[in-house]
Amino acid sequence: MATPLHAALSRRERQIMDILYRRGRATAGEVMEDLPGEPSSSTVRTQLRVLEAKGHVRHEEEGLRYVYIPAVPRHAARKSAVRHLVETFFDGSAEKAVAALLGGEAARLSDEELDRIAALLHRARKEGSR
Amino acid sequence: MATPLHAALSRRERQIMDILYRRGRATAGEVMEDLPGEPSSSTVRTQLRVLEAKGHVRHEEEGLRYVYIPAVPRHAARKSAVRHLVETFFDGSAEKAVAALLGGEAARLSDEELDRIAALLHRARKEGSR
DNA sequence: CCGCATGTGCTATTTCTCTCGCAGATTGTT
DNA sequence: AACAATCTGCGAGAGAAATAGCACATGCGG
Repeated sequence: MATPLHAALSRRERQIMDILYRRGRATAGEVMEDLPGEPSSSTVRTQLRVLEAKGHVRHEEEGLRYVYIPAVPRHAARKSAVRHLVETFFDGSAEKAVAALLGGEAARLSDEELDRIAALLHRARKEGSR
Repeated sequence: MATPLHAALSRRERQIMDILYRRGRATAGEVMEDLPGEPSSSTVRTQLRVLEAKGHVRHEEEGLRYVYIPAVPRHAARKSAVRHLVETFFDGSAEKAVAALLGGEAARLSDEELDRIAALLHRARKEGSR
């Protein structure tokens, strides 16, 4: 079974992974900035090391500091997250999820965006009926 | 700030909340069935009680047993979850999220579904340009 | 060359999660 | 009425997570 990648993570670990996926890559200091509750620098660095030990992130040395990067590439984690969301809140229906997005559940879509979606839709329909 | 509702939950608690949102409502036994790792009945009931103490679920007595229900209604939790997903993995762009769904990131969409989406899109465009 | 700012690694402690066993309540059955 | 089955509530112990303090390395300006 494709267990969601999030499933094994603790509360704080998930927050950190989300930050890394949002930023793509981040130093300990940047992660610290984004974390709620003013954790100390030590705390954040320790958690990053734990996450690395568990294989969820890796780091690159950049000058003096470490830059942390998710071990699972963004697009893969995203796919897993999307599937989980659709499962949990949309009864497994991608259509319902799209409807929610078009209905402004996340943010209002501009006319230009709607146009581009229409184009995508057109293409998806052609591909589907091949 | 609108902190995601998930943020405060521990690993197991999140799993349970997901089950409740998937099923809408569930008894301790049903939650137990869906949880990985064969937890004992006691364990699950204790966690449900903790979740209730924290205000995340409530219960209704139904005959002898309790039926647990998320305190935050599904549509509200969903909205929060969608926003968080779009933030984290789609750079805040609902358009990108729709594109991923159309591209089959969750499940392949049928022609009928695509048709209905096209209709929704049409309507969204009219509404937007008023 | 020396102190200062900025980083990391390690370790300890507290707090919270996770787990289950046992006791008591309710319902249905013989 | 006594029994079995099924549920809840409570308390407690092992384990993991979260946090922070201290020591050491590195680069930089006087």
